Amino acid sequence: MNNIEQFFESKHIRLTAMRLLIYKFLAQKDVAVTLRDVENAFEKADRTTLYRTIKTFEDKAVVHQIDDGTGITKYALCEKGCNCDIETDLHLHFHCNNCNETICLTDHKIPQIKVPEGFVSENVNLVVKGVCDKCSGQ
Amino acid sequence: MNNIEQFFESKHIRLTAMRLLIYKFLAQKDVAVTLRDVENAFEKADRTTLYRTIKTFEDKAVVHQIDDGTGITKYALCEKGCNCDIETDLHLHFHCNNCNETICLTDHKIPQIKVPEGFVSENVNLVVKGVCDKCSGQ
DNA sequence: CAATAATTGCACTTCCATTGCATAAGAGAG
DNA sequence: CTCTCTTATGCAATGGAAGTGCAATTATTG
Repeated sequence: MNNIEQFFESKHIRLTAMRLLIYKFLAQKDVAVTLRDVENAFEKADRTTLYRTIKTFEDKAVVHQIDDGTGITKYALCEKGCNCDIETDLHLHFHCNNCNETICLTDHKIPQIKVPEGFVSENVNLVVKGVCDKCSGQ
Repeated sequence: MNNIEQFFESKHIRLTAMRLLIYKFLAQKDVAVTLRDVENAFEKADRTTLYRTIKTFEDKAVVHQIDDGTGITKYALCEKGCNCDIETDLHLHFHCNNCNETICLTDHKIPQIKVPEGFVSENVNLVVKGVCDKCSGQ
């Protein structure tokens, strides 16, 4: 577990018990989570602390924010294929209309989008909605 | 102006003074508007009325909702090139980080997105962020 | 250990979205 | 035309998420 310590250090984040717990919680989830999810997982902790911890992670490019159109912000750990700190990271997200979960399709990059003359594209948010593998068929 | 009456009838929406005003307001804007924008334009009317009018329009596929990532829902009239009632309408939206306005790029269709095995794609939401033509140097 | 800086918890506030209910307006039957 | 029934509108209030100020606690450094 020395790994995590080093990871935190490399990201310039001070290690606290809270942060470690939240990080592990995120690492164990394979879907994006809401602040509410984190709250439910750590009922003893205060909302604000969780909120600010996530914000810290976001600032330090440990998690990225996902806007899947539900109106509620979700978060997911940045993975090896994910370069959220670089603005050219453009993986897409899939939102399941059935189970309401959102996952990162890290290895599915967003194709180049053409914009009209005079427009400057800096970032792209792409969310595919439908039915996920767990909900479809099986 | 008989046109509008017929249009409303074809959409199965009863014509009221309020609805006509809001429709005209939307028609005259070339950017997506927030509920707040509509409120400011019609200070004499109640928020709820405006809200429900927009919702009615949405139900009847007169306007479509846009989630541009600002956290505030915006709305825009469905245009001739826009088939919001059909789930295959996939035009993209552009959000300007400078003036904070969002416009429909109706004639820019979203390319086909490949999703992994087992996933069923039903809809795609794509927002390009950057600087719009009015804000970029020109 | 003292002094400083960062983190956490509590209490609020703000803002948008949404609903319940009473009233007003409109459409249709007789 | 009037009564009835449906739909729209207005007012009040609620709920949920996001964010902030401040005090208290915990960690870090000298």
